[in-house]
Amino acid sequence: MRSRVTLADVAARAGTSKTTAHYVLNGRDQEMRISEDARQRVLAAAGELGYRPNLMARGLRTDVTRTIALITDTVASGQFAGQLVYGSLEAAARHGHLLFVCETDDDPEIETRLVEELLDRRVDAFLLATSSTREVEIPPALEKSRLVLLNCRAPHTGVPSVRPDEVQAGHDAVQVLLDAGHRDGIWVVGEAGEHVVAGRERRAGMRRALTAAGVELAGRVECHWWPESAFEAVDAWLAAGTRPRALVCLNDRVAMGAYQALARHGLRIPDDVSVVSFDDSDLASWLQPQLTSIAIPHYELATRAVDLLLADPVAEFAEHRVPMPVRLRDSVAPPA
Amino acid sequence: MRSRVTLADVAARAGTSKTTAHYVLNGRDQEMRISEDARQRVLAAAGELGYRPNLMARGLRTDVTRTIALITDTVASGQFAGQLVYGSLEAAARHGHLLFVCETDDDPEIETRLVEELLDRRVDAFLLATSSTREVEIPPALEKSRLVLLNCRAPHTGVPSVRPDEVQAGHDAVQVLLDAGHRDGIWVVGEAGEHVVAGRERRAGMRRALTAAGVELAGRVECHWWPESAFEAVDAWLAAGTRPRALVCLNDRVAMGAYQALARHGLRIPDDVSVVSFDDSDLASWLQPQLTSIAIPHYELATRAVDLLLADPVAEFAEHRVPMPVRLRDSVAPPA
DNA sequence: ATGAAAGCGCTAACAT
DNA sequence: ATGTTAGCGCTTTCAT
Repeated sequence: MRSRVTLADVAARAGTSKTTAHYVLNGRDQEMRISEDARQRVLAAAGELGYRPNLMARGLRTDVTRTIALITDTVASGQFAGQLVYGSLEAAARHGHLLFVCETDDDPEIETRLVEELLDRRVDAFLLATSSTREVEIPPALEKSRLVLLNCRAPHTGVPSVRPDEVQAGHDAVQVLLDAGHRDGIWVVGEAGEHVVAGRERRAGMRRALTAAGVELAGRVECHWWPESAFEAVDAWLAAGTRPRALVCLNDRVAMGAYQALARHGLRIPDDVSVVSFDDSDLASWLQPQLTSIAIPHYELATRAVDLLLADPVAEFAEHRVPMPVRLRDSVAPPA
Repeated sequence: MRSRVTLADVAARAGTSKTTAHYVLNGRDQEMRISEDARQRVLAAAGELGYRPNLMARGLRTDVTRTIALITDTVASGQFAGQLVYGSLEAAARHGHLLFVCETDDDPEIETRLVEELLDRRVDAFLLATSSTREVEIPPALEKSRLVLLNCRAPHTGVPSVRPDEVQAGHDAVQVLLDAGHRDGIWVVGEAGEHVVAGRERRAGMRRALTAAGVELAGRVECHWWPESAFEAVDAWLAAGTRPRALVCLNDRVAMGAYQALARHGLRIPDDVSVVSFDDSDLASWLQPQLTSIAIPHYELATRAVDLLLADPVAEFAEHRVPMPVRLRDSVAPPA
């Protein structure tokens, strides 16, 4: 049994031509003025035989496969894979498409090979996603394909992109502290490197909020985006005698390290020190007290990107910014 | 430009028939005794034109697409998505296949619809994965497809499965404590429900190790598999005066809750209480002290499953058990 | 209102 | 050793 029921089988059973069967099964019977009688017979035949069109054959004729590809650098292996893939999945399904997932390991050669394989299979459209916000080159082979960028952008190419609104997020993080009454002793904890776009944008937003309120940042604690690094940095800094009133941690893992250091020095959250953070990963609600964090809306980002990708007609160029929701929890209190 | 360079173009440029071009491009020139001259011309033509076969057309003829599907219940949205998808990706690429990722949300109707869509596109083989170990029904439509089960099994169906060796893991967790010299005050923290297969198997393994050493479990603390639940349970239990020497937590999140409760009662890890756990999630190395945990080898599970799926000839039936590696860290010490 | 036939790009059985 | 030809299952133009 090489193949299942074909259109020819349905037509034969209905006593019509393939053409007639085709039109009714593709909802073009009105347009083609197929008789009600023929319509019924085709529908019945298709139902009885359990007819399903062979999408390879259709694709060969029409060059549409109703498949899209999510090409990521190192996203799929990272901690946020879940929501990103899940969002793409949900949106793709909503549009009647299936999703190929690929990972390039950040290797242009692998990327090229993958794109070729995808194109060989006539994938309809592509999502290019990066784990950290940055600028990317569009693989030449994709130049004439439908394409949306996720978390990255390709300047001057006219390729639409979807990114979290990190600037607003930075603003909101500081605003949470301001709203609680903090004006002094607000420190930033995290990586200063200007090459980390998300960090840079968050800091820009923070500055805006601070300036608007006429408040000065007390300073910055340098560390990498991991609990251990954050613990060591904050620990050493507290040991040196600094007494902060509020910490803006550049992500939840940094916040976790800060929690550990604060605890070690007998400082209580939020009574002695308030903490806000970014990511709203699972960690945020696992920490004690639960951490107020600005969420990265992975699911939203992905669905927006796919909706854009599959929009009809093709969505016009834009750099979309998805808001990052503030998740208020228990790590912020008014200054003592 | 509907289509790219076709085999006919290559043949024309090489001055041969499509057949000849086909044979050399598919490495069957020896077998077909194509002349060296023709071979060279075809290869040159293909190279110059940048020929790539249209896999839709090939698939229509041969019914092979070099694609596989990973169908998960709620895995893709869960925290372990990354390594599972990544492993499948890596292995699929190694076999020259592309990967469709799907999620059923544990809804049989969605599953049926998804399987149909996949079959419509002539996917070569299927991976059925569940987030928690359990028994599953094989969707009827998949009965005659290549299929491997990941983390689940379908008794009496002859469908191969790949699962973590939870029993051995349970044994190993206890053995870590035994090796450190613990014989008294060993408690298990987690969910007792016999319906959680992983928990049941882990406990069976633990019993085996205990029995072999002639050691008795001190008891069990009941809680759900989350930090907050674990914190509350352990906290209440410590408040009641119990003083454990070692804790076997049924996963890292439970361990995190236990850490918090232990800290609250002034009990130090590992000096006062040793802790071992399961999962080896990121958390394990973020906690202080770093947590000794038995890893769930998601990446390994996925690659094994795909290798089995794409084995040639078809792999024979077996219930494969992948070892769960012990990650020794700093949360275990000899009893004081 | 319905059907015959061509053709998408490839593979393979069958000539020569 | 190479070419001719007939499909795979579908869509669509063109006849009737």
